[in-house]
Amino acid sequence: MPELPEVETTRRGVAPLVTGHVVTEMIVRNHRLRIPVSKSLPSLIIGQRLQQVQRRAKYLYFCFSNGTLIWHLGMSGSMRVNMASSTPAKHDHIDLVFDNGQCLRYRDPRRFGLVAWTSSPPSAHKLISHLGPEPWDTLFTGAYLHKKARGRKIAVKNFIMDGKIVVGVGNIYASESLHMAGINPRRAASRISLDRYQRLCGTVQTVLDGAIAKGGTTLKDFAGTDGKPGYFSQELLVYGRADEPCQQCGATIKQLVIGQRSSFYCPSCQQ
DNA sequence: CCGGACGCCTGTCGGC
DNA sequence: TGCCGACAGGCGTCCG
Repeated sequence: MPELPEVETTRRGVAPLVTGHVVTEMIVRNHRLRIPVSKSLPSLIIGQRLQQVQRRAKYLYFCFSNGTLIWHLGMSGSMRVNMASSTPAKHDHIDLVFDNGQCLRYRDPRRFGLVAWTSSPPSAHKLISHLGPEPWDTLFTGAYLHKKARGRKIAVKNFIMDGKIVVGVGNIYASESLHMAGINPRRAASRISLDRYQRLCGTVQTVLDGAIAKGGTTLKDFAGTDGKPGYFSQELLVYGRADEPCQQCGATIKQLVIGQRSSFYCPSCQQ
């Protein structure tokens, strides 16, 4: 489910309901996520006051005075906040209950998500330390992309989905930002000019900003913490639109597989 | 170092 | 209707 805009939508939904409150209970119904949930996690967190909910890449940080809970939603994870009473559904693996009666509930059918604890700065954690800049970081420029792409034969779509290059660009928004920048997704990363990388930088930001403003993209079942879908789905220009006319030029949008992932582009305006 | 394939899981959808 | 393969928003690892 979640790329950066969906994770940010989740953060914005969760944060105001639980920030500043003390964890009174932590229930782990299924420990078997991508990384097994540590059995000692509840004892570290219960009694601690949640200071902030932050985001880095597609990770959420739940910041306590004694450490940070690093939480990734994987492919199918989502969070809802409700008053602690409703009976958990099938894939509701974790509850965090707070002293204001709110229950943060994590659902993840495919269990590609993970929860990890660190008492060091999270940026030093193994999951985080190798990650590239955020898309809005001043480091993330056309010149930066151009330099990183030197000598690389990888398709540009895979290149911008590589978290070591820039974080947060997943399969949907990679197709979208390349379309908006007029770049063919299969083009070798090293064969794209500085000019076009500058343009791509901007479209990555524009697409992600737009998606965050709409509460993310719902393809099948993503919902914000209020249960409402993300409305950016309606604004997708190429993703999921194979055989439809391109809204820019009228040519037929094509679907192909790049790096084992579905990709969508307009063969006429993306060269 | 690089690029590509694969695996982790479950659910859903389309074709036969 | 039922079965079976393909595919789905991520990402770490392994192999050539």
